[in-house]
Amino acid sequence: MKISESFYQQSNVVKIAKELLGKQLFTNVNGLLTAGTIVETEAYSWKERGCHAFENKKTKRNAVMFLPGGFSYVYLCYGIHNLFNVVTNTAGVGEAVLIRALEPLIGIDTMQTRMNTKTPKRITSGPGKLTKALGIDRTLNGKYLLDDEVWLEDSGTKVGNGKIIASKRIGIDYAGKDADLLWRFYIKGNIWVSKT
DNA sequence: TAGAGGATTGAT
DNA sequence: TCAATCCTCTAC
Repeated sequence: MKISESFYQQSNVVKIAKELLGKQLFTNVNGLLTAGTIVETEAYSWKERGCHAFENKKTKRNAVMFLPGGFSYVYLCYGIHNLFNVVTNTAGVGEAVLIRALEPLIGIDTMQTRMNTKTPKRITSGPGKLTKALGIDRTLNGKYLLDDEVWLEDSGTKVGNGKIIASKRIGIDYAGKDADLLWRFYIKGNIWVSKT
């Protein structure tokens, strides 16, 4: 069952990041269906420096972060990697959750082909890798997550609080003290979590 | 309009 | 430890 708009439009982005663990991310790109269970996320809010929408500053790149919750935000990082985010909160508030790692579920053959590898090992264990495996690029920026190109589903199984680890976010040292926020969440012991 | 730098990755 | 690689933002 697809996750409803009301889930994405909650005002607490950190809570949403935590609750997205165990949910499933689907894409249907070029007629190929792929999906994976979310095992690692990070929260980003306009209130802190790590966020592209810091101080609610709107630019051409981050414009979709100011749409109401329930849209995708895909951007290019380091000139090489597409990173996939879920926009949250209400219109005009720049908040989003970065999906950092998945456990492959559907279309593993397709993912292996896209990653040019013969084994499913670690094909989705990192934010730049899972987008490639699922065929996500910037043409999927600003898509409505209740449509049929990219969407999230609730599997019904809940990840217990005792299985969720909170830690510092990765790669935002430039954010000063905001880099110390424990806004990265992952499932304890899961082998698909990105290594750092 | 030029220049700097980034929510990463994989190879050395 | 470092290069790949290009878009975005800022400053001039």
